[in-house]
Amino acid sequence: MYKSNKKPVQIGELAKDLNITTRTIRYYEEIGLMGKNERLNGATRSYSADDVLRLKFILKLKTMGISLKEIHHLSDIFDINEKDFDMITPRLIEILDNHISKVDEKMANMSSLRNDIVEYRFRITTLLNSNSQN
Amino acid sequence: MYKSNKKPVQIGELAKDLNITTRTIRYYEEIGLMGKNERLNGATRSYSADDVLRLKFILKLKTMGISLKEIHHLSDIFDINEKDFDMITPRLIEILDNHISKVDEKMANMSSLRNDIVEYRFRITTLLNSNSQN
DNA sequence: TAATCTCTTGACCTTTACGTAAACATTCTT
DNA sequence: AAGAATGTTTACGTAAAGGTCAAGAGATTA
Repeated sequence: MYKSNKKPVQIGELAKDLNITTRTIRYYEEIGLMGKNERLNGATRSYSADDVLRLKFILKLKTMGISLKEIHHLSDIFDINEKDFDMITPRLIEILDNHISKVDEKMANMSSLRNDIVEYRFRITTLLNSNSQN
Repeated sequence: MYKSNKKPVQIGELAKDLNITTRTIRYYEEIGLMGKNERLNGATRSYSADDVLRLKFILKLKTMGISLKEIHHLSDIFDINEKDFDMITPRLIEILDNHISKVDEKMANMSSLRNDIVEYRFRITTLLNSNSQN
C-alpha cells in the first residue's frame, strides 16, 4: 500500500468540495470524529486523501440518518486503514441493522399516526356536516 | 347553553389527571396556548371544564405530531365556545390535511432511507465475504 | 404550633448540529 | 506596502419542550 498521491487540501477547499461549511469540519474535529490531522506550520489544517475519505464516510452515515453520537461509537471504524477490516465491519453492520430496525419502528409509528389524523379529520367533517343541516 | 357543573380544578390535580406535569401546563400558558384563566385569590390557577377541554384538545393535537407552534396558529380555534363552529373547523381540517401530507412525505423519505441503508449494508457484507476468501 | 402539602414566579439546564461573531495571524494579489 | 482572502481559537446563540432547582406563601393536618 502506497501513500496516496493526491495533494492534501485545506479546510476551505475541502468544505467547498463536500458542500459543507468549515464550521462543520472543525466541529467534527471538536467532538472527536475527525482524528487529529496535520497542520501546516503548526496552524493551518491540512487534509490528506485518507482524511477526506473519513469525512466522506461520516457524511455518508449522516445521510443515512445516523446521529453524530452514534457515529462516534464507531470511532474505531475510522481507523480503517490501520486496523483489520474483518474486525471493524461486523460492528458497522450491527449498527446499520440496529438503525434499520429503528427506521422500521418510526415508520410504523408514522403510519398509525396517519390513521389517527385521518380518523380525527373524518369525525370532524362529519360533525361539521351534521351541524350545517340544523 | 349552561355553565358546566363540574368543579374547577387546580393545576396539580389537572396535571395528574392528564398525566402531564404542572410545568407543562404552565409552559403552555407561558407561550400563549392556554388562555388566561381564573386565579383563586389572585394566585392559584383554577381550571374550568372548558379550560380542561382546551388542554385536552392541545394534547390530542400533540399526539398527532402537530408541534406547539402549529397548534399556536390554531389559537382561534380554542375559543370554540365563543365562536362559530362552521368558521373554525375548516381551518382545522386544512391544517390536518396539511399534516397528513407531511406525514406521507416523511414516510416516503424514511422508506428510501431504509433502502439506502440496506443496500449499503449489503455492499459491506459482500466486501467482507470476498475479503475473507483471500 | 409545627410540619407538610401544594401553590407561586423566575431563571438556568438539557439535547443536536452547527451558525455567527470577535479578534487576531498568515498568505495572496494588486 | 496595503488590502483581500483565508486561516485560527473562543465562545455565545438557536430551536423544542419542557426539567429542575430556589425561595417564598397560604392551607391543611397531626
